[in-house]
Amino acid sequence: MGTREALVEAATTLLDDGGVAAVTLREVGRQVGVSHNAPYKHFASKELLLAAVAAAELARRREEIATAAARRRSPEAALRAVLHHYIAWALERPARFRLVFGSWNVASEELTKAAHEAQTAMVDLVAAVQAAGVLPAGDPVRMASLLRATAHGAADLAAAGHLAEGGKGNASPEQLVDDLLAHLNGAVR
Amino acid sequence: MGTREALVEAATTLLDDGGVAAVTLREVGRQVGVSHNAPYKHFASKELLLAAVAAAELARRREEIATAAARRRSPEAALRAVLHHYIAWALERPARFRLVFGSWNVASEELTKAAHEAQTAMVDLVAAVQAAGVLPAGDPVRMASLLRATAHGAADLAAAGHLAEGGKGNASPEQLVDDLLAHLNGAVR
DNA sequence: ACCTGAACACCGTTCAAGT
DNA sequence: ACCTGAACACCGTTCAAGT
Repeated sequence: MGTREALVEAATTLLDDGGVAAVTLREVGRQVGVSHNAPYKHFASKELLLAAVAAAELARRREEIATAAARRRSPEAALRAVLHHYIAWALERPARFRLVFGSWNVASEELTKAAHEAQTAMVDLVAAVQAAGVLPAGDPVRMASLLRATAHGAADLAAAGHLAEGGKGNASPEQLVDDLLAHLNGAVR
Repeated sequence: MGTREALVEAATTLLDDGGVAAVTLREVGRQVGVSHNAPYKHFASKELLLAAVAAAELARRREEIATAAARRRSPEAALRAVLHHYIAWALERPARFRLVFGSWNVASEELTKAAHEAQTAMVDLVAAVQAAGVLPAGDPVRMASLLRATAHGAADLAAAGHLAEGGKGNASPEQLVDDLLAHLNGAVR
């Protein structure tokens, strides 16, 4: 494995274990067994190393989601699986999730490309579900954005502990997404 | 103005101008005209200073949202105003928005209380709109969570530039929330 | 009760130098 | 082309000391 890949891998592990604050170039170098500024031979800055981590995660996610969707019989089941996967990802790897959707000062081509591809796959799936009459008609891009916004918001709020504060009505993020799908289906005429 | 309030105010300004990374205890002290460790006489750590900033912001937001809602004639218009306010907040003050919903390692009583009160006000409003027959019946806590998740997700994705990548179907966060309200209304029987 | 100044153990980044 | 070690200008936090 090249030094570059090793640096990305070590940064990912540090991110999972201690959040983005735990990712220091010095500790990354230590893990890989190089000096604390060897990373500068592969990345112009710490932020660009983090962008590489985020892009790799997004690419992995897209792969996993594509295979999960392919396993389902109906486009409806595939769409539900994709949304549930999105939420499971946010809850299991909150640091990676937050990194990917964090505020980037650098424009990483790798990162924007990965995000765009994920969006496109989602739109195709939504269009298929609409064609099956399970979701209301309308611009599939806009419908996909609505579904993604809800899944993203539910996952982000849940990860931050702002969703369920105990009590009767508290819903899991998965339930909220299912509620949305049910309401949308109920709105089909 | 006491030193404590001055520290919170200076931290808020630094947050707006340069993001959370720009908030250093040394710079906060500089702005207020005290030494770089005077903050420790008011806050046990930097994170608790940031928690105070977040709590103050949340309290301000709640006030503003309450008055905006009170100005509307129908509960439906009030609910829409609240959701649009939420989005406008995220887009105008992204650093504050992200701080409030960031991952907290410290448990700030002030912060959880403010979050709980905001949630309660939202639930009451949703129940009123349901009673008017404009939203489907069902647990108002769960319906409020769905609306909040969508508004939050749309705002967060938009703030990160992950929502509209140009092109025809690209929807603003406000449009997505309106779409949701329209679909939910369409699902009322 | 509140504040200061020195000190400690960290950072990211730069640079001259090595292979 | 890739890496190292010293150096610089920062950090958060602690502590002894002052009023």
